[in-house]
Amino acid sequence: MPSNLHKALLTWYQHHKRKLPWRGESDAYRILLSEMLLQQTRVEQAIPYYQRFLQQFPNLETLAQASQEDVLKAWQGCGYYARARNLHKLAQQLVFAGQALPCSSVELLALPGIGPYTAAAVASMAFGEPVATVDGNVRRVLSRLFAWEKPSPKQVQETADTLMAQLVNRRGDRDTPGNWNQALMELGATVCTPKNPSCGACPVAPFCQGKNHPERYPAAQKRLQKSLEMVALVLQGPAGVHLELRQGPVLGGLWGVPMEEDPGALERLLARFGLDKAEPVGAVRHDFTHRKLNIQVYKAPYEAKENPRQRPLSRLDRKILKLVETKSLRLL
DNA sequence: AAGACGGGGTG
DNA sequence: CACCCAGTCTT
Repeated sequence: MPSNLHKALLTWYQHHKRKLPWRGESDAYRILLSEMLLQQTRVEQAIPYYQRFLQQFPNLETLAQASQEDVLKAWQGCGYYARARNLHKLAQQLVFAGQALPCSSVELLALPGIGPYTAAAVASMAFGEPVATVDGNVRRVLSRLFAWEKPSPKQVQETADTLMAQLVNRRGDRDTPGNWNQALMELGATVCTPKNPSCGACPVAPFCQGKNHPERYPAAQKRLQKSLEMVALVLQGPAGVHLELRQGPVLGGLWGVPMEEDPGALERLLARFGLDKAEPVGAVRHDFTHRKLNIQVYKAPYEAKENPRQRPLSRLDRKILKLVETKSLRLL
């Protein structure tokens, strides 16, 4: 691979990079936060969370002092809540031990919620370590550059490592590991997109073996969605609604209305609260990546006192409460 | 190697 | 609707 690839991409990046809140940031905590937010999440979705989160938890210490519930409240609606739980846990681990964020990718990798991508991102952008970030963008850009239909993770990682190693031989101000990683990802996010890539505007098209059939590289992933029938029970009284803390991996740490999976869902819910009937309100559909939920919503009067605004809730639970709210208003 | 894990954008 | 997103952790 000619080293002009590096020059072409870095020059393009210098002139075309988007202005993002964490761009040019050198504080490792802020970079880590941005990278955690960006895991499987689009830039536009992450930005408001980044701003609000930093306002509330400006550094590792303030985050460590906070309750998990407050941290999840700041994360609510952003999805993949294990990210927030892990970030909080990581802050507590380090602060309790009197340590700052480690500066090597190997040490970062050992922390909860930090995998190969995030470790490389923080190490390269905050500390200048020459380690390659491999994310969905890099995988796609390299797949097209080398016309790989089914790239193996190993193949992608090794190639990204090689390109980073070649960068280290360059001497310009722009030729930093952080810039290189971000340039590759920025190209994937804005030019070498999954659908309708802008090959005509691509700075590395001269080096690209896949530009005539960009949509073939890499081949699309298959994923199946299971349909699930569920029942949710909204218990409400004058003082509020009944919410419970969700345990386990699904929406863990967030609060929500009682919900069960069919068959027998309604019966179990009624039994749990000693009720003999509830009023059907309507249905809510909600998709996860691997689930299609169809939720029948019921309501019943109950001595309940939670205020949903004061608890971290998922979009799913907000949707359910919203439905009950609008139906109730129509009765007035 | 496969699933699980949220929510939203795009074609 | 299908696929993807600056991934990570658990089977």
